[in-house]
Amino acid sequence: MKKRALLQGQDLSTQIAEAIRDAIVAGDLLIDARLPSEAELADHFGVSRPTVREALKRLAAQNLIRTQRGATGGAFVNRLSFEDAYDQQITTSTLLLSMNAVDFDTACEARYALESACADLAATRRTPDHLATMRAEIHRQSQPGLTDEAFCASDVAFHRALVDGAGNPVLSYQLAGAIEAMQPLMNMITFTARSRAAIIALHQHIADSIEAHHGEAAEQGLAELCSYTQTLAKQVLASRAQRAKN
Amino acid sequence: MKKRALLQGQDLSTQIAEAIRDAIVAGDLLIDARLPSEAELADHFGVSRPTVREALKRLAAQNLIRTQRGATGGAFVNRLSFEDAYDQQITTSTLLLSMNAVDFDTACEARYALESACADLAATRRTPDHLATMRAEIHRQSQPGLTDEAFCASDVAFHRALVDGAGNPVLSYQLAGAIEAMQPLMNMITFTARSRAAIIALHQHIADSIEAHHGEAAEQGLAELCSYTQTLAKQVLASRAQRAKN
DNA sequence: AGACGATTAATTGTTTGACAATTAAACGCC
DNA sequence: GGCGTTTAATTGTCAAACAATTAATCGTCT
Repeated sequence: MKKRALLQGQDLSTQIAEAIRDAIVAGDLLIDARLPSEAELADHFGVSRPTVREALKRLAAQNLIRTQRGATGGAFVNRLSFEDAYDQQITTSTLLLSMNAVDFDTACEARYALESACADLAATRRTPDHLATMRAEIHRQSQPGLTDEAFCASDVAFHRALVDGAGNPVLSYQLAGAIEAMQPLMNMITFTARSRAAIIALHQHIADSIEAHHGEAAEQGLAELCSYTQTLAKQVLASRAQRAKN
Repeated sequence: MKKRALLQGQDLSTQIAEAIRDAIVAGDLLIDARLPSEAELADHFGVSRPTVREALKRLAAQNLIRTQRGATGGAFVNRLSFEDAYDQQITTSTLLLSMNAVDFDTACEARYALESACADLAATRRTPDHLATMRAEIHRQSQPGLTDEAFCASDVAFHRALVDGAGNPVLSYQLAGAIEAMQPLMNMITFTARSRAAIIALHQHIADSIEAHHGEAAEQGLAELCSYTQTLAKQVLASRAQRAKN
């Protein structure tokens, strides 16, 4: 039972998790490399197996490792896929917004600022696939009888297609959080037939601009969409305040 | 020992962690609310305490809960702070880039595209504080004898000041990952005296533009910085390939 | 009555030891 | 050589305990 110096004053499981994470980040443990068994790790760090397990669960929660049972099982360093990172980012962003009372204007401004950054690239690189997705979502949005939630979900899909059109996975990853995290806030807005029509028209304009490789026109459409959305939110808030007074 | 239906086929600790996380996200557990004790949770879910602990460690790894020892201790729902989210995003982004062989151009393009999105807002809203930070970092960058790592670190600080100047915490959060995650890639570049001078001149130009409330000029400076950085990286790669041949 | 110290109870942190479930490899048999 | 069986390694889970920490409670003294 080798004792290992793990200086800090936190939980043992935290310290061990950090030690292993550092080893991964530093490249001492390559992707798909197998970690020592729980018993060996316990030995190595001079702690019991449950403590090691708690550390491994921490890492698993961050998608840094995966575990497998059986004879050749164990914990393996996980390749952090863009998919996994998307999901993490979305849940983190959603919680962040809901827990910190970020006001609608701020979130909205951030989202459209980021999207504008993609518009130019998307106008250059978009494939027919991206355009088709955008058109399909626009079509879905004009269906009558769509719930507000479904309308928002389609809105998210439209904007993700726009972002993906930039053909830069790093951008897609970064913006996934910003766009999806907005949805709960957007869901609070009641979309009247008239406001839906206005939004759809702007979507149409943006899609047309992207198709025509006009980045600036797309950016302008996004800016209008941003301010219109903010106006809508203000109306909702105002009418809600009105109702509260009565 | 009440048995609870936790249908899925994963680890018990995973299922329990998800159940609790869902309760938090759904708002059944408010911020700073205390979870039942480990013993009670074990009872409630019909599992042993170590299993519950593994679940709690998973949540702790995501900063969703914090734990406290002692008589009034327990697990409490954590307010996910922007600080915590920054850190998570940075480590995730860094790993994502290092594990997925994202090429320098892609990361660079994403970073500067996102920063450009902030330039306009920063030009409007920057405070003297932000400007002072930018100037200070420019000054640091012109110190002779600075290591490449220190130069890059200062570069990151400069750009974070620019982003923070937009005065939108959501933007700052989203971009923290993009900017900081680039640093390991940037660190691989050797900055000659001449290339440093060129970068500093561009930084100067950007800072001047931000100070003068000229968003477009700042954006242009960023674009130049982007392409210059990409050129530098290409040179480094080429000379490395050259050396490998000999 | 009020202040202060010791006790107590609740809770998380950690250990030990065991058993179940799973999986691949080794073995033996045909 | 091919195929089932055994075996060994490993993670998943449980049970029961003890240590460490912390706040409340109680008792005593002034």
